[in-house]
Amino acid sequence: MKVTELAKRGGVTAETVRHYARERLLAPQRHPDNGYQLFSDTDLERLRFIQRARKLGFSVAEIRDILTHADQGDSPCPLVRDLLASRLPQIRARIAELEALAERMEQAMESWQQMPDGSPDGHSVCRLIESFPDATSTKETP
Amino acid sequence: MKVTELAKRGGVTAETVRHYARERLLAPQRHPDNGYQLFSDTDLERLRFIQRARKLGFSVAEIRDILTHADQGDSPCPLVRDLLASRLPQIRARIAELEALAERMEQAMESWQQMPDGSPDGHSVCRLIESFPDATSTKETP
DNA sequence: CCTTGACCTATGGGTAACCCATAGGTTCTA
DNA sequence: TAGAACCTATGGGTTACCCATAGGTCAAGG
Repeated sequence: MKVTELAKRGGVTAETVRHYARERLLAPQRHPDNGYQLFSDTDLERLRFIQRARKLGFSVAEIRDILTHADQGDSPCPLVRDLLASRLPQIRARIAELEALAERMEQAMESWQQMPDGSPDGHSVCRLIESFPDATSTKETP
Repeated sequence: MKVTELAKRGGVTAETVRHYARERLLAPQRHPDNGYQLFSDTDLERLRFIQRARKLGFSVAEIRDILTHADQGDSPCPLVRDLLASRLPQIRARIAELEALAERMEQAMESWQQMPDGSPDGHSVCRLIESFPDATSTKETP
């Protein structure tokens, strides 16, 4: 099957399939005449595997490692366990970061309720924002 | 003052200062002889404003809009309120997404406790991952 | 005076996982 | 046989920076 058909069967876009092929998560054959990528049913299984792994938080690079292990006959399972165990606390930390951010946002909106919309002068851009504590602490990447 | 001094006073890296200048959040003068960027105390205030805004979850592009408004004498405050109000539910959604991810990860690790590390055969890459429900639902971007 | 180290500049590439546009070739269907 | 729907490779965009490079500038000490 060609790109679009695999994509439909796997429930992803054709671009995603091409992306995985470029990243060597999928290694389709090539039609000798026209260079089209030809995928097998095994590739469809592989794509579904990738989906599950993505849903568990694995990155594309990690999934490539997992698949490479498996393709060489090594069990990827210890790697999988390790990756998940080390990723989970990172996710928890990210959640805590975002919760702190949401907290700050809510506090801001609340305390802004009774503040007027000032006009900027030479020293102030927006008193709403300036009413907040300065940085020198945590970092954000929303 | 030059890049490094402003960076130190603002508690950011010199690269960050240059980044903000490139993105026109800061508009330093140029030394006519050597082309060095020269920042004033007002730029330092501006940098601190940027820090506060970042900490409230505003993107660099949004902060540029806010500052542009203020530079033109318009009050950026209504914009600021709107941005924050529309961003907050997105952050909440993101948190929910990550919590669902963490949940899946924990469920996986738990149910994997008593599973062995199988070797890959032609149909299975890693039964740990394959023991999980297939996608066709939410998306992740950890 | 000259060297050294700390600074400055602009440019371009990297990050993650795709999405989109382009230009041009191919296949299917009416 | 034309047009639709597909395919290819390439390159640029997303976010907020970080880093490397090559080359110019400056202050201080010997």
